[in-house]
Amino acid sequence: MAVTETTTAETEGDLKVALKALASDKRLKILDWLKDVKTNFPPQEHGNQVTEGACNLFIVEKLGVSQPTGSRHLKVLVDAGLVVATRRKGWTYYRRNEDALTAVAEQMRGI
Amino acid sequence: MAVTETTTAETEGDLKVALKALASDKRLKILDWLKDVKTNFPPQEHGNQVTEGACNLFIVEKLGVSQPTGSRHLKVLVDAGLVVATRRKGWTYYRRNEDALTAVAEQMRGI
DNA sequence: TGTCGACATAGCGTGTTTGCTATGTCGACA
DNA sequence: TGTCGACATAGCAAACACGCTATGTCGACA
Repeated sequence: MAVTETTTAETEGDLKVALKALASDKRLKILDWLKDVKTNFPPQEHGNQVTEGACNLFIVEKLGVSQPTGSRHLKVLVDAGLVVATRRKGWTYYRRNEDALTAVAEQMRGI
Repeated sequence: MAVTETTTAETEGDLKVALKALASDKRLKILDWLKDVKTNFPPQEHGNQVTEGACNLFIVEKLGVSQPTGSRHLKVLVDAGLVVATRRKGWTYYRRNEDALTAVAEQMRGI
């Protein structure tokens, strides 16, 4: 099948890393869009929008940047553990890591 | 008397600005130290540690950086509205802006 | 095997951050 | 008025972030 899921940081990761990943307009937008993939992105014939997330190309297009730039923003989020990448067939899907995001929000209460 | 309080951003400020200010080991440390000025810093004969906060020099020394570098880190926090600076006599005191910090934490819950 | 579509990586120019030293400002006090 | 202590600002170099174009990789399909 060749399905690969990528998550670098743990749920209770380094707060600084998460904050650096979040301190960007475009990455905040991506996270917001991923809250509701179905309404924020065109339909995908290939991957399940709900379980797997949004296709890389759609995110890049909506961001209004070049494909490599968009991919790098997504990589920052993945490396921080805030987003999960699912690679299948030719496409890569991205979805929110809700556990990590709520963990960060929880840590922020003790800031 | 010549007492000046400085707060640039509002309580419900730009989340990105707050996150950028927070995405730094040293600034996170400062905020943590300011939670308990009395135990984290030497006694001050001049300013009230509880109501006014910690003296600039003590923070700089504890940070282990030069005085201008420390001052700039503090300025970033002040500009983001997360810390309040009180200038009196020759000294400048810094204390946490709890309202702003809890506001940021609250916003993070909707991230 | 060859090509094509979807990303990922490399490399580069530019702007921002972070450290420093040097210097300016400003109130207190001799 | 002059000096000193406590910051703030200016200016500079190194490191990092972010945009792009060019190119590599890799699975699907002819």
